[in-house]
Formats: sequence, structure tokens, C-alpha cells
Amino acid sequence: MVVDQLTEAELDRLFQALADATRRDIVRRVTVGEYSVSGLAALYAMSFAAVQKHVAVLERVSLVAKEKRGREQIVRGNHEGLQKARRLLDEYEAIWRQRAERIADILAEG
Amino acid sequence: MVVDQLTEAELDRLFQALADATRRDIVRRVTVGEYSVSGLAALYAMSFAAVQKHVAVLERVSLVAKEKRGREQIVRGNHEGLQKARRLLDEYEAIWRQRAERIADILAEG
DNA sequence: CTGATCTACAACCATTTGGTTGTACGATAC
DNA sequence: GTATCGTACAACCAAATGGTTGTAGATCAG
Repeated sequence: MVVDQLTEAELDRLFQALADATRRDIVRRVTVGEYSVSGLAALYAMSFAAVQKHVAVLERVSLVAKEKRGREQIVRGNHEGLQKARRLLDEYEAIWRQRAERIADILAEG
Repeated sequence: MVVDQLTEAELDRLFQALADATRRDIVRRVTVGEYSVSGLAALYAMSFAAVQKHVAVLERVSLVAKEKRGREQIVRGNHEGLQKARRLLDEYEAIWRQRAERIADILAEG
């Protein structure tokens, strides 16, 4: 059963989302605590709109989720995106291990 | 002892490097086998110069290393960059686990 | 109802990115 | 020695990115 099929384009967006220090900081913070979008915006030396865009980028790749509460939008960490990213790096790591085994085999033969 | 201090700018470049399907494909291939730059270029529907730039991006963040052999440059996988990326995601994962524990504690109290 | 707050989004701008072609140069083959 | 191959790099271009300001719709406070 294919649980979730990650397209290359989705992976592009996922790693792109992680490739910004402000966005990585947002991910950390909203995993630990709860912040509204404007609560987050207050933390950074940029406009509200800029932060709002960063949140939208993170939301699109499921690194973050928003939940409406009154007139605020509460931003929380979403494990899904992180798991997807880890899955790719784990796969690369597995390729490395296979390579190491292969080399060990060759040495054992010789 | 600080083994390696990763600046935010370095992390930006590292994840940026991973945010391109062609570059991810190059990383996989050169981890398994050996390719010259032009050997890689033959695999993709783009110019030699484009592929060469991709390799340069990967080399800059230590996802790949080049070694001169005659007139060719052999491109190989470099574990270093991958480890750095994994380290960040591992850290995020740790934050998630702490969060889970904290929630469990609160439930235990109540 | 009115005013303030929180969010969303459009329009705009500068810089970066991912591609191109063209040029140059060292290493190899003949 | 000369032609070819593999690489590097500059210059250029279109599109995407990360920021801005401004406008507008909901929701809450008084």
C-alpha cells in the first residue's frame, strides 16, 4: 500500500521551505509553543505580510498547520512535512550504507 | 568541543541544494557509482554548463566531491553534507519528542 | 454602530536561480 | 603539432523568491 507518494515537485517545495532561516525558526517555535500569525510577526524584523507568506510556504508543505481561533489563526507544528523530509534523507543514508557494504564485500573478496 | 558549527547561511545553502530534483538525482547516482561531469551531463535534457553548475552547487555544500583524473573530474558522493542535513532534522525530531513528553506529563498530572 | 485588531491578498520591486550560448584552456589522441 | 575532449567560467535571460506597501474582509471591544 502506497501511503503517500511524494512527487519530485513536492520534494522541491519541501526542501525549499526549509532553506530559509526565518522559516526554520518558525518551525521550531510553533513546535514548542502556540503562536498566532501576528504573534510570530512580532518576533522578526520584517513586515507582517512577509511573515504571513513564510507561514503560507510552510503550511503548503505540511511543516506547519493553521487553526482558526476567533479572529486569530493559531500556527502549530505539523509533523507530516518533517517526516517526509526525514524519509528522503534516510533513503540517501541507506544508499550510503549499501555502498559501504559493497566496498566491504570487495575487500573481503580480494 | 564544537565539531562543526553550522551557520544559518550554510543551512540555507544546504537545503537549497537539496531543493532541486536534478541535483537530488545527481546525489543518488554519484553515491552509488562514479561519474565524470560530462558523464552526468549526458543523463539530463539540459546543457553541460547547467549540469556543471548543479555539481558546483552540490560541491559547495559538501553533498558531493570532485577529484581530478586526467582531463576528467570524477564526481563522488560526500557524506558530510548529508550528515549535516540529517543533524538538523534530527534536532527538529527531538523537539517533537520533547513536546510529546510534555503533553504526556500534563495528562498524567490531570 | 464605530473603531481597533488580525488576517489575507494583490501589486510592485530587487535579487537570486536555473537555464542558455560562447569563449578559453589543459589534457589526450593521432 | 594539431584536432578533440572535458572542464570552467563569463554574459545574458526569464522566472521565482523574499521583501515591501496598500487595500479589504472578519472579528472583537466599547
